[in-house]
Amino acid sequence: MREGGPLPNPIDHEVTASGRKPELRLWLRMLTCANLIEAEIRAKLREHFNVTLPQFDLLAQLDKAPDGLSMGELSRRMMVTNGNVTGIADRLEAVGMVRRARSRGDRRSQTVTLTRSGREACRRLARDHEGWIAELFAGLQRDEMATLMDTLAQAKQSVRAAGSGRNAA
Amino acid sequence: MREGGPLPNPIDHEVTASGRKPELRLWLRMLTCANLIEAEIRAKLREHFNVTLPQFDLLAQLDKAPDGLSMGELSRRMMVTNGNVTGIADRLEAVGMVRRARSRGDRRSQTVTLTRSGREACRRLARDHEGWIAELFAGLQRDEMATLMDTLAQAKQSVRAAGSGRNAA
DNA sequence: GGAATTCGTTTTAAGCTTCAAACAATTCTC
DNA sequence: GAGAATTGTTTGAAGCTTAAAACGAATTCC
Repeated sequence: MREGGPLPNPIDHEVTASGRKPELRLWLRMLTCANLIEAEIRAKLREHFNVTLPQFDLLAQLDKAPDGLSMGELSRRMMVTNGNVTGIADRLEAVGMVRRARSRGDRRSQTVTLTRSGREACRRLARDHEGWIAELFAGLQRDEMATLMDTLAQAKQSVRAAGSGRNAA
Repeated sequence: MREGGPLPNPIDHEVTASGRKPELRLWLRMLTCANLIEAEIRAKLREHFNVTLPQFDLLAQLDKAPDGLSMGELSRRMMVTNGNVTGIADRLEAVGMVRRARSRGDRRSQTVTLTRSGREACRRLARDHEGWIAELFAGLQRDEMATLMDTLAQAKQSVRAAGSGRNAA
């Protein structure tokens, strides 16, 4: 499993972006911030559970759906392509965390469900994950978090309005 | 070139995250926002220039360094592993946008430089890229952008303080 | 000056990601 | 009800990403 892990001695993109449009600097700052968090979480997931972030995402989706989900539904909820889900599910099935079965009613469709061990792992995973995130944001004041929440919502709205409709949903 | 492109009919992670710690919801919102922008930019880069985001990143780094950069220096500036840069540079070299040459003074080191066509492409790329970002954030007020800039800085600082030192730089 | 170490880069194995093509089952149309 | 269109999933090709191992050149240490 080579995916996620320590990054080498980084230099912020954004420090090299002076004298540019403020929008660009904002984007680089947001990207750096998100990447920093993501790298941290990936590393911890790997270290503590030997699971990748996409795999965790799939497990978490299933944990919220007691009756399992079809491949297509997983793909939509995870916001990735069908083919992508096929691979992630393959690997989770190989280690016995999920099960695939032909759906009754529509024989094209596969229904994916958590195995017992998959569900247990997922619960521990989710608990620790939530804790890690809380630690990472521990330096933020309550009101700073609220402000960030609001402005990010504005930003998201702006992006969706300007975007190509790909993600207008 | 299969990398980046339209995502299928997404459902926000965060809408499914109610009743959770605010930190988690904040993280999911930031992630969704960043992914939305990234997908948009990737798609446009592919569509208009047939270039991937990592490739653009490498080109942009070189454009800021008139005398070229070593592979290791590129790796640090792009915040990715050495092996990763090898592959990206290979592909850019294959299409004639960059050149690699053994460094004088240290025969272990390769110095990567933009070709003329690479530099021209990069300039157009950077111009359009900046415009796309500006469009995506067009729905934000000036003060909202400033607020976001500040709170993201706080967040970044918090993450770095809490993080594993991997990215303490 | 030769051995050990460090440094810069590439290679390898495994995984993620996309798009497009292939396939199979279902639904629609006449 | 047979052919056409649609839908659910997998497969294939290309690219990105990491960690770890392999290499070769440079430096350090007797």
